[in-house]
Amino acid sequence: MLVNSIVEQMSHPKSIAVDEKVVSCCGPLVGGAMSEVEAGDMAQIFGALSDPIRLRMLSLVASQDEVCSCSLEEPLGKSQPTISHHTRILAEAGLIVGEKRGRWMWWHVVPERLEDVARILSS
Amino acid sequence: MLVNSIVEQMSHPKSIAVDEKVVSCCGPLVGGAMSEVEAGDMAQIFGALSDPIRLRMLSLVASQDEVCSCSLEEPLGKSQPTISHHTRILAEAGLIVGEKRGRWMWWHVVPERLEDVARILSS
DNA sequence: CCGTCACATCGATGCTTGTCAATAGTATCG
DNA sequence: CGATACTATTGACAAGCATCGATGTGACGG
Repeated sequence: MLVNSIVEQMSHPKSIAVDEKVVSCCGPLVGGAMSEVEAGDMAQIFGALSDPIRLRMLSLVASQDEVCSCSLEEPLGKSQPTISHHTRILAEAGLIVGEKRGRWMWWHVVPERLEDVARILSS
Repeated sequence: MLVNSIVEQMSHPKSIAVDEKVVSCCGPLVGGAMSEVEAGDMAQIFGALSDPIRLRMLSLVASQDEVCSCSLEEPLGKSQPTISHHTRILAEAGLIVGEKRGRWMWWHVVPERLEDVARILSS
């Protein structure tokens, strides 16, 4: 390892062997270089998860399997437009889906979507 | 289901039974209401993953198990300060760690951290 | 048909963030 | 020691985002 360290200091590592692509088990993350469109799509999903309010919102919806928008304002302490804004972002990321029944909007999680994201991260 | 729908429209659902907490398998996400500090911590990690550049950066690092900072500028098409900025954010989220050897900074991923995040999402 | 209720949309505002040029810090080499 | 190379930090700027009041849009209910 000492020799290894010395060698690494000697040769300048500007290039990355992208085509090497070892037969690593799975997951687009470690499967070689990620395309820009893939990265953009994933970034949108992770962006939806990158807000504390939305995470608690998702947790609330997941804990009940169907939750009305009006039921979210009080526990999250946010105004109605803000709740609507966040549900929209989670829905656009495919993490929740909404169904309008009467005057109420009912939200429930999409477990398959969560599994997809989890599978991306687990190598 | 029709009756169910009607009933749901009759009773106004303002309150959520947070204490119900079914013995759902695992993961803080579905395990009842999430605390604000938990949500904040997770949001930081997901925030680190919410940028296309950082995702591709993480992919590059994961594909080699050790990558120099200087090797990231060219494939990502970003300036050196920007690369340094993004590596810092990934490192603060615990997703990568850096080791300085000589003049070069060597980064490698933290697989356990990725597994932790994956476990949060998989119910 | 009109008032009410739940939700969406719009506009404005303050804060965060991605980006890079310039600069500082530090290790290596001659 | 002086020059060079890699990285981190700072400062500045533009773009994006979270938030909420005000307003619009449907759906009930009397």
